[in-house]
Amino acid sequence: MEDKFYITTTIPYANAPPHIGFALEIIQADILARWNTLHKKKVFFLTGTDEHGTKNYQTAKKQKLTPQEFVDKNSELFKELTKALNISNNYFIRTTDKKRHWPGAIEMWRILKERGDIYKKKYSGKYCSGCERFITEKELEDNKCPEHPSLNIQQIEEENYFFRLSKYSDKIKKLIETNKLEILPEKWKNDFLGLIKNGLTDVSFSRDIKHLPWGIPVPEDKNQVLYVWCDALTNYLTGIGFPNKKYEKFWPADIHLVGKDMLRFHAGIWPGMLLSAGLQLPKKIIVHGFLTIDGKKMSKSTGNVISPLELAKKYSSDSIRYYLTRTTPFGDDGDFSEKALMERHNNELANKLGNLVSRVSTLAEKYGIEKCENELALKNLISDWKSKKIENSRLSTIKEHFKNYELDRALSEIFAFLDICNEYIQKTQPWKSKDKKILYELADSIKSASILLWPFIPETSEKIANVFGFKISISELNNPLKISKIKKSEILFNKIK
RNA sequence: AGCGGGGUGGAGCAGUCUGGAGUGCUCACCGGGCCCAUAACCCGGAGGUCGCGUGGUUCAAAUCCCGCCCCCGCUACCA
Repeated sequence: MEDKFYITTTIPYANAPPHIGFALEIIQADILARWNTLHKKKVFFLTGTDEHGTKNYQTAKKQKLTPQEFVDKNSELFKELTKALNISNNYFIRTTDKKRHWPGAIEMWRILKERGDIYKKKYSGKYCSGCERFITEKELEDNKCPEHPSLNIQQIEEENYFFRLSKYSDKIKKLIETNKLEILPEKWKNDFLGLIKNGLTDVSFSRDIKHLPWGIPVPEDKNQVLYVWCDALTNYLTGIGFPNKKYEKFWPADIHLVGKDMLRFHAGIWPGMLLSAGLQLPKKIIVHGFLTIDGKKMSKSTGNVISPLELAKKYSSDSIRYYLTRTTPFGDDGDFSEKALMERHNNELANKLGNLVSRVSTLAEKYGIEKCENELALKNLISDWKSKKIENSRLSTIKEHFKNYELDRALSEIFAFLDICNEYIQKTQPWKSKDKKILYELADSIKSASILLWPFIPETSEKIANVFGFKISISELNNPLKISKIKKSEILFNKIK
């Protein structure tokens, strides 16, 4: 039984403030991290920002800032987001951090060079003279740079270093096929295997300093800087201390959580680098989808980009966490709409959970609770009443969903139990009977639900734990709630609108 | 073009892999109950030929196979 759990998110490019898609990623990672914390594992959760590259350099120039000032400013916004969303990351890595990141990135280069996997070659790319930088296929619109549509894109060449990724093509393919490197959901594994069926090609690994003046210098070549792969991907190691030996405490990563567009780099280039360097591969790559906004693709040009920082001013972190998780099926795209967020906040968090806690805590304050066997939870959560088996229970289903990373399903299963609690209080009418045992069953059931909900909505769970007096840990599920003086809970979720 | 995803009561979604009465969720609508609670909660009801073929397999298809139509995404350098 492994007792450590290392999870990472991708590190977003610090060229712009965070958008809602990244919020989805850190929330999902946080839920998995907290689920493991709940199980008493030694968790390390890493996120951060990718801060080099021409785009940052150019944008800084436009804003009359030094590149460092510019990325400092944006990186701070990502840090703010982790706080606004109550993210439990253990460290926040920045690729411009010369103490924490640079030595490891340079060391990675050095090792790959030593293996003979880095060589010089002519690189040819699409270049916009307006931006003074290479631009990617993806950025092009009608074969023009969107920012300088009047200019023609040039094909220009420079000499730089390449990484011999092709050498590891077969090995990587085999590792993925045999699930030594697991890609989930499986459709993304198949997607990637289809993509590389003709093999992986070598990748450009550095840039001439003329075209990329903002980056980590290549060891022993002043005219070149590391290109994004060796720089950014290495964060997963430097974030836990590499090249200092202490990184071995958490490496290999248990999970790299990535957006679907990032899969190819994490399943191709990154494993190639690790194989070359003789380091262990991550165990799993979990792929999440994108968010559409009101059913439409999010893009700057249509102006429907949602800022999670703005959203967090209006809604609690738990509402946002709950909504995004509930609305996004594992590995698929989800849709964001503020109307739906508000509805779920009102109907599910306020009416179902909040109101239940409110009425039970009020009654418990008035009439008290008396310890008894909690048949409500026993029947509907802990074990399957009919077969008397734990395997068929709702709790085992929830655990199964977690194991499969189906967070949306785990969440709806927990809420199905809360529905049963609401039915129960309605049917037994403890406000009439003043039955302390019924109230105990309800309070103890709320305890169980709250513990299971902690990874999703930690702030609320902790509030509930205070009201009923229990500890948040998975082992507490089996311990009956201790009797304490219960006071009416504050309103957990105020209705919106 | 290729690859991938989708078309389920008025809206938005699960369910399809592992076939079994159209089951479920969040709303909208109609009727009732409750009065502890955040005008919350509970019960009941109306509403769908599960894109099309009136296709195939099967005792049985939303689910598997075939054909067709429509929507959307991706096609390698950063969610």
